[in-house]
Amino acid sequence: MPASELQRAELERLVQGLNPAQREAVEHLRGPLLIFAGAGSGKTRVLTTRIANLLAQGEVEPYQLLAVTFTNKAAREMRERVARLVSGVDGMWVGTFHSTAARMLRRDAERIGLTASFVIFDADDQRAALRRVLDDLRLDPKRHPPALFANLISQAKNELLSYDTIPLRGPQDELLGSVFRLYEELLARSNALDFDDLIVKTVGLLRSEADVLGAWRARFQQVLVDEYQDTNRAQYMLVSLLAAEHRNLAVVGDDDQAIYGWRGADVRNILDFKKDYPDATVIRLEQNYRSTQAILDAAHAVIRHNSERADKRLWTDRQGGELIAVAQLYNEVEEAEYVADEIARLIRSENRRPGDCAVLYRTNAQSRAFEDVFGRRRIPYRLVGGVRFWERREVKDCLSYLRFIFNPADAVGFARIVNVPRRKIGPVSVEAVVAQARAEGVDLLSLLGRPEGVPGLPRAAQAPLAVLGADLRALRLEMAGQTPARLLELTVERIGLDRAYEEAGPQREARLENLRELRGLAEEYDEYGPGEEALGRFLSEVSLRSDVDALDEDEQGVTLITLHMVKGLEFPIVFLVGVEDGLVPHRRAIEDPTQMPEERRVCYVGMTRARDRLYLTCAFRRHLYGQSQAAFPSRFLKELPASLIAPQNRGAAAVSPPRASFSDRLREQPIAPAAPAPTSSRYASGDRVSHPSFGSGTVVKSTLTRSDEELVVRFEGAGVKILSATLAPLSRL
DNA sequence: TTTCTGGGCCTACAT
DNA sequence: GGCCCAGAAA
Repeated sequence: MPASELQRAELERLVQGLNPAQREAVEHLRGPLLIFAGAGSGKTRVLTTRIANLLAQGEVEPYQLLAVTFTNKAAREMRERVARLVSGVDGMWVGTFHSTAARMLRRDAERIGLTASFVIFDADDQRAALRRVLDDLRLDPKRHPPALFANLISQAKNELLSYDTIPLRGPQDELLGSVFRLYEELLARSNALDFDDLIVKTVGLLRSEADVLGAWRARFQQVLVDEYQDTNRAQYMLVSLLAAEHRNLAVVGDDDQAIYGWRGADVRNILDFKKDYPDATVIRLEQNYRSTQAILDAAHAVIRHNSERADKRLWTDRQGGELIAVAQLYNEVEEAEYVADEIARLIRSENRRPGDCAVLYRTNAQSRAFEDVFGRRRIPYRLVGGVRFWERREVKDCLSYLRFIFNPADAVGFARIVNVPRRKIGPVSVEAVVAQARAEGVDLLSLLGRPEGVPGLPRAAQAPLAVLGADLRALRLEMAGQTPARLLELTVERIGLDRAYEEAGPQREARLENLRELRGLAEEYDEYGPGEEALGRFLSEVSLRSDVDALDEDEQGVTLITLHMVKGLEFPIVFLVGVEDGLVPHRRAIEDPTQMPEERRVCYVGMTRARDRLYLTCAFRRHLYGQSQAAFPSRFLKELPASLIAPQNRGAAAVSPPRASFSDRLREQPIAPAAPAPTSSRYASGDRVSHPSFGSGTVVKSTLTRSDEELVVRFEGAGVKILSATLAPLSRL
């Protein structure tokens, strides 16, 4: 049987195995389609089978198909799974919103006043650019933090607003307007775009150039958008523009998993789809193939309190299974110890592997305790996010050099590389060079060839600048004839980046290792051959790569990941940690209750990642911002029916003597700490104390903090503990 | 003018 | 616990 026959049979088999709702989605060929796909409802299977079916039916050619996702990982997976079912899918466009837009933009950059060699500014570059702007405006960065403007500008762009179209409601907005305008001018001079621009400029391109829009519309006969609930206004517009004519638009999403409101995503895009396309077919996938009924019931108990949601409820035929384990531990270290104990136990007695387990937390900072404890206990783990590979200094330095070689107009990039390694060139020199380049209207590279012609440039900076200029020009000449990997190598050698890290002490090895890894990644672009195009591709894909993209399924180890990045993944065993008021829900949502529904969804997303077992943990004290504070179980925990919670409350005994049932005790805990700030110490070192769980001990140290008195106590039986004098059940001996 | 160092300050989630 | 900035030293 030829390969295509085999594939056809496989496709047929897949379609047969679908439930009725799934099959209806797969067999829908034309016209608008909205699929509400609940967590674990087989969404990816439906999407890939549907694409394969469209191709197999001869409905479209692969190149006429556009599928948009939010992560490269999802895109890669979709492409691979379709390729297994039909052959010749190379021309199909499957990518993230940002990479798809970047691809369209590079093709017609000059139509909207850009060149194809534009660079993409990441969050760091963006902040650096804003700092420059604020400096030019003589604004105090203390009173006007760059991050705030970055946020406001990003929000405006997400809604397709520009500095001249943002609504003015007060003097604050006028200030924003000027910062915004100068920021845009700086980016334009630098031939750079920020993340949001990729979408905004593409929308602008399609709106202003009718022939470009017409060509894309004619090409993409079928458009498919995943995670539609996470689209913002600009992304919505991009999709609408492309699909308006043929209306073969299929969107998939779940309003209960909308957790990106803070970056401009608007759930209404999915909730109002039927208004945009009244003839749309709406399909709900409510059968869950992932979790046990107990897990689904628990997740539903949390999400059901949201009022504005499309009514639906997941069900499964997986009855039985474990109840939800809820545990309150003393602090974040013991929380990690508890998780480690449980993982060790599951490996020992249930034949689980570390790779079956995941620890989900709200903030990256929470990973630390787990890294420490797992490291000590030799439990293998893989950390997703945190100090990201792409944000490591050596990686950024190296890429910044390549970016500047690629685009010598980039003043922000120039400022970044000019003194790495140390060249005794400071901000004053940089300012002089950038100002002169702007005045003469030449790029920075040509100016470096004649530093004596730059007014105001300190004498000491002239020679090193000339050397740097010669190196960069030499490297730029190599650009046409070398692959990205080779150019990277030449750059590291010529600039001496590896030598710069030689004295870097204990981090040296890690840094050099990261450089080697970066080189390995660059090698993936060897297939495009030498030249500018391959380099451009490497640089833009590298800046659009996300942390989950690097997540290797085969790699073994407990996954440590934030609740946001875990969306779309699943694990047999899930530990959702730090389920406390202040983390889940986050402090900001407690201050601003309009954000509460999204917090519920964050929690819901976390819970529904679990296949077989779900643990929810919280701590009694938590170390945050360098100081230890009282913590309180999340209000969401109190919404779980007691019948779903396992009667086990290990670890909780360390906090207070067991009474009644665990959920009863949760209900008794106050929501907010109300302890008055102590003015004088109640204990001194040497005091003898007794604790119901730890026994008797001696106070080693007493420290007054802002809201509490923190005690270090050495217990004879339980070792050294840090306790709160106002909260711990201590008595003097 | 640049580099170094100590102290104040904040600190989600991320393409 | 890390980042940014002010002030001192080179």
